[in-house]
Amino acid sequence: MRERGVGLGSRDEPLARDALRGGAAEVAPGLIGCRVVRVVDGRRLSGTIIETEAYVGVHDRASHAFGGRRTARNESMYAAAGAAYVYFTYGMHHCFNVVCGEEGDPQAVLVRAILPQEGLEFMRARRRAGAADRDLCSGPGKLCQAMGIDRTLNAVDLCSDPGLFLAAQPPGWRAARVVRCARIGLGDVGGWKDRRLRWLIAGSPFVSAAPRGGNRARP
DNA sequence: CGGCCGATCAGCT
DNA sequence: GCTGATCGGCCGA
Repeated sequence: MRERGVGLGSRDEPLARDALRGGAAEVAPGLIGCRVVRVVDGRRLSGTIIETEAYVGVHDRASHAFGGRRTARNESMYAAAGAAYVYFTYGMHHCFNVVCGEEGDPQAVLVRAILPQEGLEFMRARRRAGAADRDLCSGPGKLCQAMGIDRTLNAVDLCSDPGLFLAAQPPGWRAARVVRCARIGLGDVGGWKDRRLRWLIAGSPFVSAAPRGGNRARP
């Protein structure tokens, strides 16, 4: 895939809301190849989404909304498609999700890794000193740290917020091969751990972890 | 109110 | 591969 952007930022229309409707299992693979754009402190940070995970609703035992659980923390999961769900975990990390169900149906896509494209120097400053470029955004906590995403952005509308939004690729961008595999970091909860609800770009060294069985791009 | 634990990361063996 | 860091949210008493 192309790693040096050509004309990135020349046109920055946020993704249409319709692109984010339809449920997590449908939207998650579709988000691969889209860009995340963050504007903070007068700076632009952006990158292409290369790894996602779907949390598919109240029946998903691995979801924060399992069984219809609805609290102040996960309230934005119940918003209409296009909302951001940003939460804090492990006492130190944030995670960024794209809400993609109808209002009241808590489905969301966790953005697990992006290919950094704009604002690398500012990402390096936010991340641990000495981190390699491939480690700037290769995980849900890492990309939030690199892009300055925290709970103040919870529930913002990703189709209209000037500080955080999603955008399509410039014309001419070529899609890379996408592979589907099991989700990561979940407890052993009734088979949901092994459902193949994670998507990533094959062969990319910028993803958080290779799937079981390897991550080689095939022709 | 107390205790447990997490959609993680980094550093070490 | 294993483990400590670090703390808000959640649930049960």
